[in-house]
Amino acid sequence: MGPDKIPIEAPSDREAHLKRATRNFVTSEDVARLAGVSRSAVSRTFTPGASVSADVRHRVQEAAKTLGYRVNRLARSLISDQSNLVGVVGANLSLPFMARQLDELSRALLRRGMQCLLLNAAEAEQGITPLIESILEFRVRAIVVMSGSPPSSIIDECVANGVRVILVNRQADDAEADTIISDDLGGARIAAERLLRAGCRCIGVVGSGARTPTQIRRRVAFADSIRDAGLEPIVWASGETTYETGIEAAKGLLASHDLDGVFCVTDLLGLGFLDGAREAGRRIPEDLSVVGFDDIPQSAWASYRLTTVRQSMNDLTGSVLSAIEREMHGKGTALAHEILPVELVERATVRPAT
Amino acid sequence: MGPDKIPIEAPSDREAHLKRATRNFVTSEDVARLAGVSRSAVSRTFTPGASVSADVRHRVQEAAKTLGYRVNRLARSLISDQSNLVGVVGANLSLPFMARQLDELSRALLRRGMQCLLLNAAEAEQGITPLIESILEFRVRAIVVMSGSPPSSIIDECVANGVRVILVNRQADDAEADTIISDDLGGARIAAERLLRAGCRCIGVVGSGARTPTQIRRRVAFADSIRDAGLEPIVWASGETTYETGIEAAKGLLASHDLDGVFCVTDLLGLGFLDGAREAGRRIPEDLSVVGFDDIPQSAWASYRLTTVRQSMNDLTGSVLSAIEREMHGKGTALAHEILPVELVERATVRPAT
DNA sequence: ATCAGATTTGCACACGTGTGCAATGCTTGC
DNA sequence: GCAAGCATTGCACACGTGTGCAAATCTGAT
Repeated sequence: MGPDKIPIEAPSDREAHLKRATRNFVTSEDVARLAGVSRSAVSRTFTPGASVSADVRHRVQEAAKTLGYRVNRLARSLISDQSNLVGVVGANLSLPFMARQLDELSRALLRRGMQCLLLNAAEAEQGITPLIESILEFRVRAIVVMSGSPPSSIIDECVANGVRVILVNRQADDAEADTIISDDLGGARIAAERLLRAGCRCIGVVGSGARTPTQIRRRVAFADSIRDAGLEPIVWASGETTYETGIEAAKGLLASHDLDGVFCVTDLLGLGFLDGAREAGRRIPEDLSVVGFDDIPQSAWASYRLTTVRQSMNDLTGSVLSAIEREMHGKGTALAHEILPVELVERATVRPAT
Repeated sequence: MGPDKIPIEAPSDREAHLKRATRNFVTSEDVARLAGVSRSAVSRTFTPGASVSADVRHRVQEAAKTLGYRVNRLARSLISDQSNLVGVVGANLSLPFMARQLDELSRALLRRGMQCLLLNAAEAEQGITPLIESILEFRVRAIVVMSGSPPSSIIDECVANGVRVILVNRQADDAEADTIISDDLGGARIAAERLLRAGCRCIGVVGSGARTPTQIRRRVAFADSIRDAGLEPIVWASGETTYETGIEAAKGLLASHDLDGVFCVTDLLGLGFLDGAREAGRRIPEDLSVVGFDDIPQSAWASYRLTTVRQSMNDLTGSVLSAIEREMHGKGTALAHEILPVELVERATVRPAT
């Protein structure tokens, strides 16, 4: 402001002062100056496989340590156009299954030298499109969606920009996204078979009011299996996907029906159902057999010992990671459409097979 | 690159081809060309409060939509030196308390327009210093540490670079970090008083083998309170901080001592202890009273109904956020040292006061 | 029609880094 | 001693964006 009559040094001085005031990060230029080399040498020192003499490398590292230099990844990504960021979209992070999923994923990403940009979709009233857009602004390497259902338009935009979209237990029919889902249909069938083998004749299925593909697949597949056996299942499907809903389902269902077998599409619902059923005076598994889905840690606790269908967490994160690491080859890149196997974990909430 | 004899168009052609090959992101230059304006106009259109005519703004927005333009935050942060990233360090993300903490924090950050860079400290054998260093490379606005104990040297480096470090339920005595901890001492005292009021005379305290400040504070403060009442507490302190350790503690402790009151420094330990105690034939709360700490969701479940000391999650994330948003003023910036109040949640695992 | 003032626009530089290219220095073999 | 070859180094440009400054355009009042 008014640089007209100020002596030459002033602006640079002013600049220097400004720098001290707002900009405190050490740059490679600072390091270069202290080490008495060019900026290129500094850059090369921190670039694996670049050509630097041992002497220079040493001096640079020394100077860097003295000054506390950290390479600016923003600038580096800007030029190499390859940030090692991975965007992760998830909601209900405190629910045991989601929490474990995120724990494993974030750990695996770090192990592979990637960073995890976490976006909580809990308050995304207008869908997760805005979230994905904001992730895109970071030029991420890939986006993992564990919650919500992205419209295929935004997925196409990601793909057009060379960003893989990986849907975990989600579905987007004709979009160019990798999808990795556990075998809901198979799992539901296994649960039905187990209950039938236990001799159950009056069977219910408990879901929440959520209309997620996972919920629907499990519910429908189970109901179909029961009908195949000539029985008509009693369905509960309202409320949130929580422990409390499980309790309500038990109270509601058991008041009007004398069920002897129930499949809860989620362990959390299952645990609530167990508590609700006990409160209603049912003995488990003598009066009533219960099967869950997911195998969250709490299902193994002594007060529950819930028989359930397990999703292999290892397989899941493994598949996600290999999808991320697969290279993109333009639009027609091969997409993964994996369906991961599940297995029944026998505990104590289902009568032995007759 | 030999611009001497090559016709003018050639380089730009070659460049264009290169762009198509490796670089698929749309830039502001592309938008400007399509809209028939300068690149500055594009930049200003996406900068709130900048001076652009309605006409230009409209044309730019139209072009941006057609091309699918997203501003490159890396480049933006590079110049403004203000990324809205916040680094979060945490381990054991699947443990209920940590999961809830992360859920709330990530949600709050997003609501304030900040992004969450999540680093899982689970596999940080050599401490979390390397993690913090790598966060620093992203020029984050602040770092929230929920796990591990950063040496003060790295904290000082963060502060020197204008990056706030916020320790949640952690401690770093003389370092320049904001620390936000819940009132472990007060909570432990409340737990002790409650057990004493219930008439307990043979009292135990259960912790894990972890040497975290939180664990130690709670254990010591509780033991001191018990001793003040003229009793000598029985201490258990080994294993990981899990449900299973709680069971083992119950089996180990109850085999040799006839306890009538126990304080578990973590709800997870407490729930395990309850199941272990029941298995050992103790009736709760008739024979044995149990108090936990944290108030995780599972503590309210019907099979447990654990009386516990609650940390207010709202207060916690609120304090973290206000610390992040407080401006940095060089080295001598005022630091927060908050101790958040706790409260006893009465459920069903402690005998009524006599 | 003219001119002052306000608004809009484009130029050019800055941010911190990676890297091709040419120049420099060093080694080696004769 | 000299030339050839090779490792090392510095220069300069590129990445995509924000913004001060001056030029250009528009507005409105005389």
